[in-house]
Amino acid sequence: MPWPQKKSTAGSDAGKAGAETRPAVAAALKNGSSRPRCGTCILQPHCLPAGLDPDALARFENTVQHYATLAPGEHLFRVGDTFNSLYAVRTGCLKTCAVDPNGREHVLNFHFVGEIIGIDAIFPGQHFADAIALVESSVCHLPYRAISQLAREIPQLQVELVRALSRHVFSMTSISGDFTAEERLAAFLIMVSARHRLAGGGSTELQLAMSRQDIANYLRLATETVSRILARFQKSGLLRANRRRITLLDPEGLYAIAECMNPYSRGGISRHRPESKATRG
Amino acid sequence: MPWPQKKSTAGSDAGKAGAETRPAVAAALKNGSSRPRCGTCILQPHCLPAGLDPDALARFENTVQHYATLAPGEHLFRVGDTFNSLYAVRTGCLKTCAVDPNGREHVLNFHFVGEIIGIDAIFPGQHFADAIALVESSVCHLPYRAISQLAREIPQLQVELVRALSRHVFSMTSISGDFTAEERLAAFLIMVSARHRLAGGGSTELQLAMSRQDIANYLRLATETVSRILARFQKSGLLRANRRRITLLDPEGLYAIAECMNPYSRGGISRHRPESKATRG
DNA sequence: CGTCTCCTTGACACAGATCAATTAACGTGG
DNA sequence: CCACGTTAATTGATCTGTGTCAAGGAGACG
Repeated sequence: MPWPQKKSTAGSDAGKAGAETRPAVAAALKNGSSRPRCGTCILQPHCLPAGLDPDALARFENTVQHYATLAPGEHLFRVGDTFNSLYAVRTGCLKTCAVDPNGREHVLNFHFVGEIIGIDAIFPGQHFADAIALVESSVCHLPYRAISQLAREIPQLQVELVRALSRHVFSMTSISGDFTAEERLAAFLIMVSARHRLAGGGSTELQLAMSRQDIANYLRLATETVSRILARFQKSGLLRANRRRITLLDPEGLYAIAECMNPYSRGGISRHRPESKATRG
Repeated sequence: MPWPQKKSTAGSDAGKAGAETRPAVAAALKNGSSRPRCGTCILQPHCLPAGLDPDALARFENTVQHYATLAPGEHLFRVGDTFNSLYAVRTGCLKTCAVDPNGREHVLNFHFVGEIIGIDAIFPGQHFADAIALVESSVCHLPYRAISQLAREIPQLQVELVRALSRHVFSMTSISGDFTAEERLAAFLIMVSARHRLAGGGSTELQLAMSRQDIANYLRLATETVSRILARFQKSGLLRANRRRITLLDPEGLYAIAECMNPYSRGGISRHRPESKATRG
């Protein structure tokens, strides 16, 4: 935690906004047509309850209280909201983003089907980002206290929770390096493709949920740069891009450009290796 | 996890290196003069066993098997090493870094006194970065299986483990945004200052453990840029820099420059707030 | 059929990278 | 203790990848 805590204005801000718009639990419950069934969910192997035995799964399902449906542009939570819940994306796609004091928006992450939202708010106990649906989306609601309590009783759930957190850290290290715009965009497309496949979709025909501006913001580029590089990729036969419909013509070519961002391919470089103090357990 | 897993060459590489250099547990044990006592460690409130009751603390201490001392430049672990342990920095400072296939080095993180190393390797079960001591350092060795098992029995430890992970995610979001070189460097100095204070040192007289090149690599800048911006800060009276000795003359001024990277200050901007589906409770 | 928003394309500017040279610390061995 | 070589840090000159500004174009939608 690099920053000394400071009373932020977000709380009062959120309160103000809440007065006009914040729906009660009952309202959100209305959105869920019925209690979600993790056991029948195709995402279960990729979600938090992955690997739970039937009994544990049943207890987990009872903890997942409901799910909410969000229209494009609708908020799931806001900066300043108290952290109470993790969310799992059932359908659609969301972004988390924050606006800095200079007014610049930073897209922190995109959350695709099967992914957990809110992990970064556990420690501060408060959300420091807005979560916004990019397209019509639905999310499962995982009350953190209950999940945390349940995890004490179900070791496997504990393992999955820690794994989810660690995976999050792991995936963030990929994007945070010093890479060119081409490398970043290629890696982004590969990532979207992989997540499409995971959610049961095709991996070459991509229907992006996010605008060029969101992509640019996420990759720390200008929207114009994203456009230009997509055009460049198209000219060199790597893909076909029409607005948000992207067809990957040469995934291998993109992969080659993005290779340097792949954590799994690192360390293949031979270099001086003096001595390591690590011990195997 | 944005990348499809691929058999990496790191494993065999590490094996090769291991043949010449990898020390056994016994060797590392020799380094620890005695079993560390968390109860008497000044870092305890900031470390993993924070908030444990005396009984739990005693059990935790028994799990911390030993600690190792590392000379400057020495590796704690390497890319390709199997993940077995978390490490807590007792003294000194380490960096984790990875070299991409193009040969560019990326410093992923600096690890100061009281911080946990290896969190990002839990999920993949393998290290995708090298951990290297920047100065003479010592680390406590926290075997993960044992810690994880213990956490099932001590709920508070579980909470601390998840908090440590979440905190890690949280701190990474700060650095990953789109900021100028001045903002990044100012934020970096503030961060180092805060960590110095936490470790019981002064917060304006900084003795950096890392080279300009490491800083530049971490902040995704060129070393020359780091030098130039330090010179600029010095000219405007913000600090005095002599090699690795930095004196902060106007911490508030630096803070103002870095403000935009402070997650706690985000969300103070008024903007259109349509509707939020989050529920409290 | 207009209006709006998103996307694309071009011209130019600038932050920061790169290349190059100098200076200052820090061993290390005589 | 001092010369020497080595590495780290600074400073200057120039280059370049992206950002910024500006102007169209193409769908989407009422």
